[in-house]
Amino acid sequence: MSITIRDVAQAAGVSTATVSRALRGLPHVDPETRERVRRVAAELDYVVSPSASRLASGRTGTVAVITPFIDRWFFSTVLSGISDVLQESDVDLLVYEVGDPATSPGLPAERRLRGRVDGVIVVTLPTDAPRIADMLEIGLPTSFIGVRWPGVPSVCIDDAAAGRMATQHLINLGHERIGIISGRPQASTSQASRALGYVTAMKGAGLTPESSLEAHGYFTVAGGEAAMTSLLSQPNPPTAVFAMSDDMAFGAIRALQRHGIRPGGDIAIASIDGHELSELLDLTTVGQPVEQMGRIAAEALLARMLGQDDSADEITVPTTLVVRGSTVPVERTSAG
Amino acid sequence: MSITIRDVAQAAGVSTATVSRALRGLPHVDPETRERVRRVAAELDYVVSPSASRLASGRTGTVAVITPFIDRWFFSTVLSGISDVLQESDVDLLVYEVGDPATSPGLPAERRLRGRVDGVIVVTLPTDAPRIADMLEIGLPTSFIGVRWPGVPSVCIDDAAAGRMATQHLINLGHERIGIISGRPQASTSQASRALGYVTAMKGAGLTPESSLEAHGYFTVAGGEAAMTSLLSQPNPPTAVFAMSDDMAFGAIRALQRHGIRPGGDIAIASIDGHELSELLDLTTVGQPVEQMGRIAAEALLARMLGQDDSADEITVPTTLVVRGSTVPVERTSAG
DNA sequence: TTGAAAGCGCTAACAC
DNA sequence: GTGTTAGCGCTTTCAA
Repeated sequence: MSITIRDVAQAAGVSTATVSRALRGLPHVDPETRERVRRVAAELDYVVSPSASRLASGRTGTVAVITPFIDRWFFSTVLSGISDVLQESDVDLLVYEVGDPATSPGLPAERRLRGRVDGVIVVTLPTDAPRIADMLEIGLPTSFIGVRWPGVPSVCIDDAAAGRMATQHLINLGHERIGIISGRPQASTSQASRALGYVTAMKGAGLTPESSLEAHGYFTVAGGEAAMTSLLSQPNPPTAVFAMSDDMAFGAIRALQRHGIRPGGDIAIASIDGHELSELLDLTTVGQPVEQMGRIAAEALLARMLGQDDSADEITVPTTLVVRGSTVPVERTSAG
Repeated sequence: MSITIRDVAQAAGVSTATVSRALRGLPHVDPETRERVRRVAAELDYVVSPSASRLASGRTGTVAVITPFIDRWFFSTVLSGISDVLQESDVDLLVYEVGDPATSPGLPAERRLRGRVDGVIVVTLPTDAPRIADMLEIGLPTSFIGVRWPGVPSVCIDDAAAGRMATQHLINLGHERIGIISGRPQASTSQASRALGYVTAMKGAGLTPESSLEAHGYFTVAGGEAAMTSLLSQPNPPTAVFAMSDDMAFGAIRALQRHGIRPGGDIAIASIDGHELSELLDLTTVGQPVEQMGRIAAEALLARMLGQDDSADEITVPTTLVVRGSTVPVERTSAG
């Protein structure tokens, strides 16, 4: 039925080994021969059988990305960065969406990965020791985004610094009752670090991070809205809020709108992400270079796969505070 | 090094053929034998080699999704729906991000796909005849989202109806100068249909769709903002605008904000999508069931791959107008 | 119900 | 520089 390497070999008057070498650009092939083989292959519209090639070589030319979600800004943006880099190297991208680690049964992936890919990129699964250990046990080159793990290259932001930056910004504006919208009750490392940053900034300013000032937003818009609503319902609500993600901040803004409160003017909001739509909502946020993070992780993985690089670099990418209308000096508040 | 089917066969005291049959749940295997084989395989932690299995069987257990983007709401949401369905059937998901068809060189995929996947889902590439024809020439089961093609199953919304619905809503509110923010100068079928819906509604109301009322937003937030800005700069700007996508409507809202114009109160905006954040921005939009579309396309493809279904159904999923603050009756405008 | 054996199409030693 | 050949690990007739 379909053209095989033998057809090409025959038509070009050489052996299959030569065809293989010629087409893959390996050395020790006469330039003329190579050219002829290429021409013949093109004429016959020959395409190597990936299955056969994989079986014989043991390489798959494929990378798996394991991610909790595909359809959320952070994750789809990371994916896009990864995809770019892999495409440049002609490596296929296999996506495993494993769901919220807090609620989903577990990675379906570990056993699947064996023999299926040459490398793995894991995107921000909270440090869930047994699962990640399983994953690494397969012995595949691996690269993490958003989680640190000893011996594994990773790319993260400095979560503590980001949390501190956002909180400090609110403090600098004169706020003293600063609430925090965090993710889940049982925090991932990244979430814990952001919380730490908040606490550090508060204490550094002589402020007390009361537990009544914290609400959980589960990293969703709806969760953020609920969290803000709950903060507002308190006897003595905060005058400013640090949200751990833009999505939750969006929800918080929504809650404020519903209560007829102006973000910035009445209650200040700052968060972390640099979501595509944060500008639109005039949200002050600590931006992280998300697509970049995907690119870096993919590049690190490719280097490892080629054996060029065995270092397990823990890369930290920079974040930048982008000040917008959701944080306005307290002085101006009274005018509003 | 790693466990092969032979190790299992030996340990279970049967032939490799029996192991293969037993593990794949094929008939004609003694229940006891099957059980024993399963147990032994589990004990040895045996995993079939996908490459070998593919080479021998000719099946890959993999589906490719070809999409212009990963990191935009519509596409990531579709992907997520597809991923759900494939995962349930234990089929791998290969993602090819091919970029904006208007600017990218072309599908890098056609030749890649051969032998690599058992089926393909193509997401809204504009009807670009040669490319799609190439794609179909490979003879792989294929399923389209957002494009119709003779002989190929597809899932779409009724774009014309959606455009009409949004425009009619604006007309019903009393608007007469209704602008349109479309995508690109050279329209895809889907875009053309939305435009047609707009024109139909306008003419049906005895209104004239002037060309000065149209601006291109290229389906991006920034593009939408530029388009709205250009509409506003006209001597006689529209009092309402139909945007072909939520992202462009977001941009348009941004433009209004910058000009101190209140969306809804001063200039009404309606669009198509049902973006996750449209509620947040109080945007009236014709919602499409995007994740659902992905699910349906994936299910149709799987059915085809199993040969259960050879029909090339052209499925149309329903849309729903969601009215929000960005369209407020003209009567109330004067009060604002 | 089970086994033997012939490939699937390619790669990688090794020999020439 | 090129050819020969032995697998890679599985699936699938065909016989038994």
